[in-house]
Amino acid sequence: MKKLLKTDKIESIRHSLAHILAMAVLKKFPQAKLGVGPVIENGFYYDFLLKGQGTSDMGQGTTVEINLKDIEKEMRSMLKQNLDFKREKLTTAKVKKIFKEQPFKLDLIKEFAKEKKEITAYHTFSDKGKDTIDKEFKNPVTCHMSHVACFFDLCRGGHVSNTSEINPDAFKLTKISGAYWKGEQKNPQLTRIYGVAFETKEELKKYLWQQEESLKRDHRILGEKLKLFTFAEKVGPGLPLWLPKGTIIREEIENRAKKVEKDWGYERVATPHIAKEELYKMSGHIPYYAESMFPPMKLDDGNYYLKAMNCPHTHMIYKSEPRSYRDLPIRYAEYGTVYRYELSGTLAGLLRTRGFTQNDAHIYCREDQVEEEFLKVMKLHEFWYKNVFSITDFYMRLSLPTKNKDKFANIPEGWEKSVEILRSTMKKSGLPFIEAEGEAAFYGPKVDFQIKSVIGREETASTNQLDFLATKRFNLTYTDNDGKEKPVYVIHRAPLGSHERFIAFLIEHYAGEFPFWLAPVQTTVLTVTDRANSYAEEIVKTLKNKEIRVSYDQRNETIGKKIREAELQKIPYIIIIGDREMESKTISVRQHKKGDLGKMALEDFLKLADK
RNA sequence: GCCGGAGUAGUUCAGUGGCAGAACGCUUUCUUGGUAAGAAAGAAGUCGGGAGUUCAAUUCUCCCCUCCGGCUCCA
Repeated sequence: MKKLLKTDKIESIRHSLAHILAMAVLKKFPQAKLGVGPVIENGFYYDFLLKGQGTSDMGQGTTVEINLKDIEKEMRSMLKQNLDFKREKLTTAKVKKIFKEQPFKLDLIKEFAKEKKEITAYHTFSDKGKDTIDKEFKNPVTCHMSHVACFFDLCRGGHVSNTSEINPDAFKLTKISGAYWKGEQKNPQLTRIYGVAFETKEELKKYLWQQEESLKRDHRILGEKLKLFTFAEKVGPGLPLWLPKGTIIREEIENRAKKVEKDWGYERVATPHIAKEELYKMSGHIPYYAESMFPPMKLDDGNYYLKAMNCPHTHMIYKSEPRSYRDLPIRYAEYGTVYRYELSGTLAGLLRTRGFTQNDAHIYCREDQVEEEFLKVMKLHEFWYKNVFSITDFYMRLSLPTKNKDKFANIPEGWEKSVEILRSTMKKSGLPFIEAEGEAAFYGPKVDFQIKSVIGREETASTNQLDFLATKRFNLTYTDNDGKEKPVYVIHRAPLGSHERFIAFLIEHYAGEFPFWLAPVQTTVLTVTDRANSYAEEIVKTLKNKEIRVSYDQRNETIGKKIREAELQKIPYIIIIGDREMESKTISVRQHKKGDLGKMALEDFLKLADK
């Protein structure tokens, strides 16, 4: 799906650079045997068997670094020669001759021949070399020795027509790693050289900055440093424990959500964490979803499951009384905790857990209300991301069921109708969207909201579905104005996804520097000497009365050390109290990362913090 | 779940077939200081868990658990 967002041009650039990389490596290591060189996310790689690289390169470090830079330099000089890329269809016999000294290429050729695939190759050459092509391609390795750039590679294609289309300052070789030929351990190990490439130098710079930043911002590391959450082996993998500071963030978000949902016409409900097997049989989760649920608890009156989703419970609330067309739409919101038995290897910090709390809601409406309701849901997402969290980079992904048909409930009419409604609503919303196949939930197509942080991490923040299956399975109906019972439409929505994933995203998005309203500790009062203690305590008390989350550091440490620690904790404002403040009845304020704001009256600080 | 890597003090990490190490943090004492680390002393470990080899295992072998990277999957 990510592919859909990329232009073909950048793919061509990356692919072409892989070839140029092979050329450069061949020039440095004429004996190198070539593997394959595909395009990957953000760049490309190429595999080589580099003979003559002695056994002494055990300590990679510097040698490798220098090599990459050298190869990069070589690549740049090749790019500047304005080399042409030309596609050629070749017979098996001919390619075999060209690649007679390239065992891996011969292996591929054999494979293609077996599959009766057409063999195409790309020829890279300079004007100067045009006349010598026939002579030179007898051995693509040696043609570099003649100072005429010329290179043949088996390739399906997708190349620039000339290297002048590639910005020589917009790519970088990033790392070297080992990789087995065709990914199989029994095969020889090759050296894989990775590179990243973009259309412009600015994009490359941004990417490199994001890489560097993402290491520093990893929510697992910041989560520990800022004491937000933890895991305990005895509790179990994928089951986060929220520490007091992390809990503040959870609750601030939840309180905000309660208010927003109230404003947008939702009512809140609450449901238990378990339910009988019958409920999940009714919903259809047992056949489709059982392997992702924790195994059942066997009790006297049957099996009980930990809930993996909130919908069936909420549907029971809808069914608790007969509904009239006048009641609709009904919007039930809930922060519901669910448990899913995810594969152990997929668990990752807070991004993927086995227990998480969703910002869930279900909207029950009439057919004539569906579009408007879904549109509102989309607008609600926009409001949260843009207005509340300053996440400006997001898009919707319409997930359709094509592959794996058996994974989806088989009601074709319902699917088609839902897809149509969703598609037209997405267009009306004016928000960016793409379509992806094979990602739908079993009970209907869904609209995922993909959000991107400032460091480029993309996550599915929210999944929204139009559910036509629940209506049938649970017999969710209302009495229309003609006195007849009609099916309702159910919309599932969760703009903030789960607390776990969303907060993981926010930690990285904000680099742990939360906006004032979310900061677990909003300000801290530091004393310079203990003569200031009683005045400092007064300040702390006042701040607490104003509902500001304040900590107080009166330890016997130097002011420099206290400031350092508060800065490392990324506390938005630091208040410093010493003799001078005591005399002038003021406070000294220091803003995180900005530094000293000077002395001010406490009231002025309150105004500042209120913004 | 699969493939690969790792697990030693609260944290980050050295290290060894023969008494377990550093830095930071923590505790105590001295120091009362002005915008990112004042000084000294002290406490702190089932060397992830279990089995095996050995006179002796944190170190070697096997099994399990957890974490990390990837596959896959998703909120």
